[in-house]
Amino acid sequence: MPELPEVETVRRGLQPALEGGRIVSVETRRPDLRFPFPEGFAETLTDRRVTALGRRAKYLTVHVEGGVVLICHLGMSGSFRIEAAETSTTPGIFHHERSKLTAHDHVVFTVKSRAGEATRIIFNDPRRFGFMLLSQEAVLDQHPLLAGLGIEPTGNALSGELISGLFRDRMTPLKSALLDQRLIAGIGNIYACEAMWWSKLSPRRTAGSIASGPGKPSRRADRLAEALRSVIAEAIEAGGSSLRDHIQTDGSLGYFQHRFKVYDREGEHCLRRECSGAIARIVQAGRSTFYCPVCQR
DNA sequence: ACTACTCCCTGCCAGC
DNA sequence: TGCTGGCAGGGAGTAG
Repeated sequence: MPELPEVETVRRGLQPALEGGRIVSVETRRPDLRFPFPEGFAETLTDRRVTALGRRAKYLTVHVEGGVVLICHLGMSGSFRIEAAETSTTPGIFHHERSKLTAHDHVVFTVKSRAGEATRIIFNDPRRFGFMLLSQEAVLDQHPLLAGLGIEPTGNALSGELISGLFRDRMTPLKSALLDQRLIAGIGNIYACEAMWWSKLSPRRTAGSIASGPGKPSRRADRLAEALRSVIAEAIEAGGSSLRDHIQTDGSLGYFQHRFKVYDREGEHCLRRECSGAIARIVQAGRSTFYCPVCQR
């Protein structure tokens, strides 16, 4: 469940249990996810207070005492759930009572919250494309996985002019450029498709073709910037998108999937007023792209 | 510096 | 019923 809006939703969902709390124990139930857990992973985090929860693109950052930062990525199928650490003596406090761990529950954090409640925060990831690494606060931006990331699509800084500069002369398809985390960071397959629909741009045109010429602003880049910002903002507002089996996770209470204009709508009619098109599915860079060939040009 | 492609892993589902 | 191929919200690594 991992594009920017879903990760942001996870961050907000974890905040009450985690921020200001103390990590009492960390249990890794296998030696690796996508990458091996770093040396001393559990020891480094144990008995430290969590000072803040952050996010950069699709990365979640857990900042703890002593300048240590836990970098988490959910991959394709990663999720967190929050449970009571013990059978609750005051019923009704926790949404989830303590459950049996399953095969894909890979990491269990026990946290004593600021309010004194003990919770278990469990990371589950069937496909294990997710990972957890450690870094230091002072050099977080220089971490190899974060250093090359592009601009966040969440603020006014993402302008048409900026996109123009980023995309100029690129021969890769627009869709591929949107998925390139070094240019704009946090966009994934769903929101790339959705933003291109909103801005009426074909995923097949080259990225460079929406850039401005010398001295001229680009209407297309302006439209794309506006679409990206609004679709991301609205998805965050909606708590992200919940797909397939990711319903019961705390980060997937979202309902933005009901507002998809093109994603997973192959063969259905285009939802733009007065457009007679049907949504097509093509494969670009090994992933599905959904778009309307009639109104997206 | 770009661009394109393979691979990592498990689960689910449509189609035979 | 049971198998098979295709597909899934990502991105690191490699080779041109």
